[in-house]
Amino acid sequence: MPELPEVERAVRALRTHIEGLEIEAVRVFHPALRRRASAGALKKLHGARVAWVERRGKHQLIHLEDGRVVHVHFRMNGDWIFDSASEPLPRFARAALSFVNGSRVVLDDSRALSTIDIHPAETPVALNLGPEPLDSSLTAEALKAALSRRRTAIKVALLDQRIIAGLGNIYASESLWRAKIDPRAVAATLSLATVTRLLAAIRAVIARATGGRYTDAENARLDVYDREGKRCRRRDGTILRIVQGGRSTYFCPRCQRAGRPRVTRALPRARS
DNA sequence: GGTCGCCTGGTA
DNA sequence: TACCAGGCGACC
Repeated sequence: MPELPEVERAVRALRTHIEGLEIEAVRVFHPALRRRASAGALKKLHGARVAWVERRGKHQLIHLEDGRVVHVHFRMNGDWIFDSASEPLPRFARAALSFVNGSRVVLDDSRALSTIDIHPAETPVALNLGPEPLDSSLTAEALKAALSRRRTAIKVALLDQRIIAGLGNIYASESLWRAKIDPRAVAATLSLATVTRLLAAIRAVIARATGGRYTDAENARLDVYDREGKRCRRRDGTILRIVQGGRSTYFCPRCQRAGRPRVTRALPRARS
């Protein structure tokens, strides 16, 4: 269930459940995962102890005391289920980490797109991520500079983890709605004032959702995502759905006007 | 820059 | 039966 807030929630749960525990075994059940993590590398995890768990963007890094890192990405549908080794595996179990105290963490992922990689010690995990949205080093000026090199639509740029780490398809739409920016606006053309508003909106959206899931109505009421054809919550407009970069974008054309691309009127076709 | 494939399920 | 899905890397 992964965007930054959902991954943060998953990481917090991991910390409370497995930090300090000794690994009994790590098993992978899905062929796509077997292709990434060799049987040998998995076997060698036996006896290792979990030192700490880190989130970077939507990535989860389980640091072991010996320096190795179990690197997990949920992609679209992944989530953790915490149970014990004596229970039957959940229906969509793709991998499981079991510990010597009998507890177990199951990677539950109906679509099986999640990834697990084992990194050897001494080799830093290179993720090529931009700043976290809540990082104080991320100023509007810095964000504008990062966007200034992109001729792509702002919505697509927001999904580029090298610009901001952690935003996904839902909260990108939500942030643009909140900042009243047209998702089709060319990233490089946004003014500093507009980018300032955008950054504040991103932070508000992330902060509102953190600790919960978008499906938790309490934590993350969505203003535009998946509301095609419904009335805009802000004013008298109808939410549209368009496709950008192969993904759905939802927006209100009446109130999201900042950066709207100018429509150049086509010249009348000359008769020949 | 845009499109496709990875996988498999839920839903209209 | 079709389409859609919170991600991302490979490809043109």
